[in-house]
Parts: sequence; structure tokens; C-alpha cells
Amino acid sequence: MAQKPAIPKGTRDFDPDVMARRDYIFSTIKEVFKLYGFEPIETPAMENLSTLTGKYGDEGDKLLFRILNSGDFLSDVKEPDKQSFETLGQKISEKGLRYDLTVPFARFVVQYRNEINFPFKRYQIQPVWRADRPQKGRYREFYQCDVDVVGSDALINEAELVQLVDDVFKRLNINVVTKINNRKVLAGLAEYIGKPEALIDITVAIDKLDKIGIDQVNAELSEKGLSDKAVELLQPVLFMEGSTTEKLDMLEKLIGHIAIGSKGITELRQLFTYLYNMKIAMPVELDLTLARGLNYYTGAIFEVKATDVPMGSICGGGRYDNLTGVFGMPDVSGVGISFGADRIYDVMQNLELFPDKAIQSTQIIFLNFGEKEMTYCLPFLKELRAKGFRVEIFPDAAKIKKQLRYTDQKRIPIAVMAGESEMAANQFTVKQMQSGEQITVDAETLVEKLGESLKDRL
RNA sequence: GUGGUCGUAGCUCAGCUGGUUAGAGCAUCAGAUUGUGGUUCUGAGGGUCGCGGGUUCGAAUCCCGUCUUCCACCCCA
Repeated sequence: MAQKPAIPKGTRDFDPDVMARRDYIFSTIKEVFKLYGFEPIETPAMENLSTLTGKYGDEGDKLLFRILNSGDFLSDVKEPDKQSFETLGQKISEKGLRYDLTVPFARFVVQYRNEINFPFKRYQIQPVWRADRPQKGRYREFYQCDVDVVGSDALINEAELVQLVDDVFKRLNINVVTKINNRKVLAGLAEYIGKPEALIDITVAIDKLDKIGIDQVNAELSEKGLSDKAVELLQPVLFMEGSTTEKLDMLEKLIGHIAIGSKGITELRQLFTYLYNMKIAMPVELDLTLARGLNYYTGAIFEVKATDVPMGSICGGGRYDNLTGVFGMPDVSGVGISFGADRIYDVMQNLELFPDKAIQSTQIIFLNFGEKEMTYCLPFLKELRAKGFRVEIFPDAAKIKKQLRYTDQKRIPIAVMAGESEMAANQFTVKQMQSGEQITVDAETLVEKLGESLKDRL
């Protein structure tokens, strides 16, 4: 054999087994999205670089996959432009692979602003690409399942999204905890300690609290230019304990006098009131150290983690007040969240949460005893399929042993056999693969009998 | 992007400080069983030891490069 073929770093092939499980996740998510009134859209895998760059911060820009122009793109490049990566890059690459679904969505909203019926509730399930170093649960090509509402700044949208999250993970049988914070509160805190311009640095640092500990967080804060006094002021927030209401009351005392902080607190109170009335089943915590989220979030921030398995967040999102602004359409507020399908898969696989029906494909197989016998079976295949059963016939008159092995490995629950003797008597032998039990049924009652035995398995 | 780590049959791995023709289990295929699988028995096929170079009489084993895997940082789904 020649050199074995391979796929690029951080990408994966999905075999039928994996696809069945992935489909289960996608269809569950899709179903819930629709229940809340979201409608699907799709956007191209590639966008103009001008659409993508500058939206994800410097780090994000570095992780963009760029697509080389077609043809002899170097011939048009003048010597001076070849001197730096920056200028050369602009000349030879004008397109890039999408990095997430939110920015293409913002582009979509601006582009079709006159045709869209606001508030626009859309969902989008597509792969995205990041030139990151792969690790476990971190791929260069992965799927995001985004739901967003744009054109409404009502907090009920946030609440409904949390409820939707609850619904999805309840259906997938994954135990999760949702953490909520508000960017305005973080901004209020930054102002409170006298460093409003250091908002990003502060949030990035305190976000690491449970990972690296308080000493390292404080060290990083100092390193970012915060005075000892500023770090000192922040401590009560980092160690804030108690119920959500208690935390909010404490916050009120600290930053209630700061306009933006006060606004954030009011929003949080309203959101948690909605959530209380919605009777959310999963735990929902106010976590003031939650800061992750891209630079464009301006209000609520969400993050969802599985509680039974260590894994990065499997779902995250937030409120962005001006994402469409960069595309020339100001004052459109949106809120959305993104489900990481690949990580959800890893969690479910890890905890063995996929139900049998998620991985079952064919339900009934007709074994092949030869040309005449196959012909005898064909009308029944048609009839069963018309009734919605997933049915196949083994294409070759191979040894029965081989055919049953195929059936077994494909986890098909029922094998139907008809050889010379059954044909002569106008009958079929129906075999339950799991128990090995076999019964003989008349041809007229075959469809009915099969329907009965599969009733519990659908 | 920085630092580290791994790579031997389809899969999981052995292979001592370099030394005959590179092994095992599982999986695959064939037969025992020409109409009965998931258990058993017998046998077979399958590897340029990730790839490229170097050191050596001799390299899976040592060195360099490269690709891939996983890990920490960065960032994130």
C-alpha cells in the first residue's frame, strides 16, 4: 500500500455509528429550538475577510483560517507588499472560513435588514473552523448550534434562552449547571476600583479563579497594572457567598451608586425573577467570576457546564447590544447562545447517555435465500417501508451465517426469513435477534405482526 | 503562537543497554456447521515499526528534521 491517507490536524471523520449519535444530538436540539419559535438559516462556509477580522480580538484574528486567492495570485503583488506578512496577507487572501456563527449572522441581519421580520429568532447549526492547537474537546473543525434573538432588548429573551438550555439538556439527560453573570456588573466593578479601561484584563484574570487560585489571580491583576488598593477592593467580590439574592444585595452596596453597575444589577434581578417563575429544573447560579465570552457581549453572559464529567463549557452565550454596528446598522440588540455539539457528544459518550433508539438504524432485515425467494419478499419490503419501518434486504444470496452476522453487527432487532418451504406455505419465519426466538407467520399477517413486535422499540 | 509529549498489524499494546526472518490479545477472513448470529475449536491473511534524512558492520531501538496525537499556557465550543 502506498502512503496511508490522512486528514488534517484537528479534524475528524464520522462513521455511521458516530453519525447516528450526532444526529440524535442535532435533532434533539433542533426540535427544542423550534419549540421556542426559532427558524433556521445557513450561511456560507467562507466569508470575506473584511467581515471576519477585528470581531474576535487579536487572539481570534490569529485563529482565522484564511483562504488563498485563486490563480497566480502572486504575480499581481508588488515588491513592497511582499515585505511584511500583514500587507502580503491582504493581497493574496480575501476570504476566510467562518470562525463562529454569530458574526456571519450579524452580517446576514444587516444585509437583509429590509426583508427581516423583527424580532428575528433564528437558529443555525453549522461547522466552524479555528486554527487552534487541538486538544481533547478542542477541534479545528467543530459544530456550533446557535440560537439568537435580534431586534429585542427585553430580558424575557434571556430567560427563555435559559429555559431552552434547561429543556435541551433535560432531553439529552445531561446534568448541567448554568452560570450567569452580567457584563455591566463587571464594568461597574472596573469603575468601582478606578480602572474602567482595564475591564477586559480584570475579567480575564478573575475568570481563572477556580482554576489557578486567589493568589495567582491577584498576581495577574497586579501584573496588569492594578494598584494594591484596587486588588484589595476586588477581594469581597471574588469571595462573595450566599444565595443569589444575598449576592445581589451585597453587590448593590458596593457598586449600586455606579450607573452601569446598578443597571447590571437590575437586569440580573429581573432575569432571576423570570427564571424563578419559569421553574427551571437545572441549577442556575450567579457567578461573578464568570467573564468568558467574546469581547462583544454587553449584558448577560451565560455558560453551561456538565456536572458529571470534567470538560470545558458545553454551551455559552450572552447579550450583545451592538454587534451589527460594525456592519453599519447601529442600535440593534441581540442575545444568543451556542451549543457545542462536539463537546456534548464527548460528554454523552463518556457517561454512556445515548439511548438505544439513538443508535439503531435498520429495524427489519429480510435474509436472502436466492433469486426466487427475494422476489417473494419484495412486496413486503415496500409495504413495510410505506408504514415507516426502516427495512432492508441482504443483497446477495450469501451463507445465512454471514447474513445473520451482518444483522447482528448492525444491531438489527428482527430478521425475516423465507426459503423454499416458507414460500411453498405462503409463510415467513420471523427471528428476534436478541432472544433468538423464532415464529412462523402467514404472509397476510406479516406486516401486522412485525408492527406489533416493533411497537416498543420506536 | 510558546513549552512539553506520543506515534510498532484495522484496534489495544509488548519488543531489555542497537544484533538472526518484529510479537501477543482483540478484530478480519476461511473451515468445523451446504437454512441460523452474538459462545467454542482449527487455520489463514495482514506491518517499508508515522514520514524523510543521519550515525553504525548492523536501527523499531541512538541523533536531526517533519507530520500527527495528547498535555500545559494562550484562548475557547
